Amino acid sequence: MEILTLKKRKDFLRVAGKGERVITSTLVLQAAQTLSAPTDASYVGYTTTKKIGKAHIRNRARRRMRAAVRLLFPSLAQPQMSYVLIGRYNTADCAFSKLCKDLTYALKKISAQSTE
RNA sequence: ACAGGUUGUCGGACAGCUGCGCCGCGGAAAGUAAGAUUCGUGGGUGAGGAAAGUCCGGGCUUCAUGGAAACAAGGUACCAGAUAACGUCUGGCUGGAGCAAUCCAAGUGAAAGUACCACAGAAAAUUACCGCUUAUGAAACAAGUUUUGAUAAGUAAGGUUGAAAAGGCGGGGUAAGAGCCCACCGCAAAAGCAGUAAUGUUUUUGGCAAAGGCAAACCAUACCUGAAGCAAGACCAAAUUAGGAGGGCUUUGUUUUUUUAUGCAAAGUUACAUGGUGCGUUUCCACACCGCUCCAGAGGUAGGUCGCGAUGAGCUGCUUAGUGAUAGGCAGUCAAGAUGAAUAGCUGUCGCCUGAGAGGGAACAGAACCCGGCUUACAGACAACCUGUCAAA
RNA sequence: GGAGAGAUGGCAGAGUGGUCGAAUGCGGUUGACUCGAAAUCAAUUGUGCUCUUUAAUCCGGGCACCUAGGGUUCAAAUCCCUAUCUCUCCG
Repeated sequence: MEILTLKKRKDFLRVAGKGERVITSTLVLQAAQTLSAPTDASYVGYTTTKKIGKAHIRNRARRRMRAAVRLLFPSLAQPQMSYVLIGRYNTADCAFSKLCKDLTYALKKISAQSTE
């Protein structure tokens, strides 16, 4: 499955407003259905606010979320969905295995909710 | 050896697997308004000394027609030099800190003017309240080199207040006093000498009415500055809406029963002199543009390309000149270029710190057009030179 | 990325360099009114360190504090410089 990047502020607001939300200790996942996407693709966006640290900390948090997405999305994500990952204060320096575990849990919960 | 100072360098190293951006190379398909896109690769390359703060200075870009003058606004302020430029840097001067190496300083002008100096105090700026002194005439009795108060004059020694009260200290002098006079110190001016200069120094003179502070209060003097910023800006340009080879306006004629309105036809835009506009304001000179207005051409939104990194105040090494900042010469070299923004994940070995060991720790911090500085943050490591104390020779 | 503004008590918010720990309002505390409360009226009220006193407080005296650190000044919340944080605008 193909992973595309969300780039427009408009799209982020749509996902935040209409979508589902799962909060874990290391990240927040938001998701919303996107029928305009290709049938074998889904969108992913990353948000790291100034609250979690200075520029290099935000960069690091975003990179680790991107690495986790690359590892897990091909098996767990659903097509025609938009996902937004929001970094938290400990995203940059927690154990990577913990980050992956939280993301797996969040994705499974989202897919369970959307199939209901 | 210990303590300290200055300048400079570094900011863990190597390897493996999986992945990312850009560049190069090789292919694939499709044909767009424009840009595209996609696959592969034992290919190359991929954050900092501060990339940060945005406090200064430039390049670059756009706007402004060019020149001159004045004003406004803002900035800088010992002297000389360096530089593309600077509020930066270098060398020196003066003042201050330190035993010293060395470090620190917005360090022009209060003998042009204005304002302010609360409270206290006689007085906060052409000071006479108390005091001191002399003279005059009056009163008292102790009958004097007396005391008391009054008037006139002199005085800046003494007094209280305050952050600050008109050179300091000592001696002479005087009715009492006073740079009134003298010595020493401070200050100022002139001349000589040294220095490019700031300034230093020597001599002479002045008596200090050159009478307080404040210019990071206004201000004065000298010098400098057009404004905005890559979200600058240049180019390509869908879709949608509106319009479409012209329309509105003014005048005249004509049509319909009259006015309005509408249609049709024709003409017009005041006119070669004056006015307006031209990016802080005004003036002068020159120059350009405009001439009732709307629309089309065009402009330009989404989106894209360029700006954007291989020519630059570039980097590295050697060398020449200079006390130095720096400048010149020679040789080599091209080293991130993204745009919801590339450096990540996992693992091993070695080195450093800590710990008996297992283990734990490793700072400040992420390019966003680019350079020169300043400021701020920062675990630690190294080198060179210098100073002080102690020890040894 | 760029441009600008601000920071004062528990909260909001004034404040010419001088009698400023700092106006005013809200809030808190105490009292009055009431059977009790609300409303109203009156008074009072910053924090820290330190001294004195005390069994321990209260009261009283001194010093410091207007985001933080320097500087100018006799004197700074106010003027100048540096830093930190917050907010606004520019596609």
